[in-house]
Amino acid sequence: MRSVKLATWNVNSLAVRLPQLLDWLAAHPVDAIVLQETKLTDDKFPQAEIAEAGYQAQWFGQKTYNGVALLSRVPATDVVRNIVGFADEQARVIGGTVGGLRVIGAYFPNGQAPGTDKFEYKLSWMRALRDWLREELATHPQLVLMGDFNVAPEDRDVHDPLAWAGQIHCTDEEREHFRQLLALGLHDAFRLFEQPPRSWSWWDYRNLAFRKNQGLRIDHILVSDALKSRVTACTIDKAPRKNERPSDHAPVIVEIAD
DNA sequence: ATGTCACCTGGTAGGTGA
Repeated sequence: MRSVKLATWNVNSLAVRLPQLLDWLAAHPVDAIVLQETKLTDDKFPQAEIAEAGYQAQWFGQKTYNGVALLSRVPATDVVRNIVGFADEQARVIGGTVGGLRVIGAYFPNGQAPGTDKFEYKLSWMRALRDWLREELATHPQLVLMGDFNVAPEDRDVHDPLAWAGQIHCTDEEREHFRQLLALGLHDAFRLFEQPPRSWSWWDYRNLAFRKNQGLRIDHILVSDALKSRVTACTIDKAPRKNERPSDHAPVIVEIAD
């Protein structure tokens, strides 16, 4: 039985990280990967290098910040950019249908700190995402939502829950909005399996956080009800975080049986 | 330890965002 492998990776500048991405794809020839924080305008997207690596690409970027992409072995169809029905200046979502799966890649707003305008934008954005995904699920029951959610869903996703209590990524409001996504009929693929304790997907560049394994699990892969029973594995690949000049995020991979 | 990294503007540093 063949399986499909999908991945998500916040690369924190595709211009800087392109060689690492190509190395990673050579070692992990996934069927599709979504990228966040490409930080490239669309005219600068490295399509030729990615095509050379054997991937079709759809991309949606802007200057300096944000920017997302969907790379796949077979072309994505019915491609969508950003949340339908939500006016957004920022390039944060790209989705498409890949081999019968609806694949949505998302870069959730950081939110800066509770009480700020950016925090309110984050919550509004998450509400709009939920409302739009409800419609997407109705037409595409086999759906995967993955990306940098900028939310640590539970205390076990936080290296120091006491220090992070009420802080950005860990507030009750963000966690409630995350649960609202699950309530659509989505499942955190990572938690469908036994996992090593203290598993994170992001480590701050500061404070020697990676060496001390002080991180958060904020990059997620959610699978729909229709896919749940077919998921055979979900892992975080810490290896690229050990690279010279790494992204601060690690890729997350899911395997889905046919 | 607000200890790093990436990107911008407008310079040979400072501001913003993460």
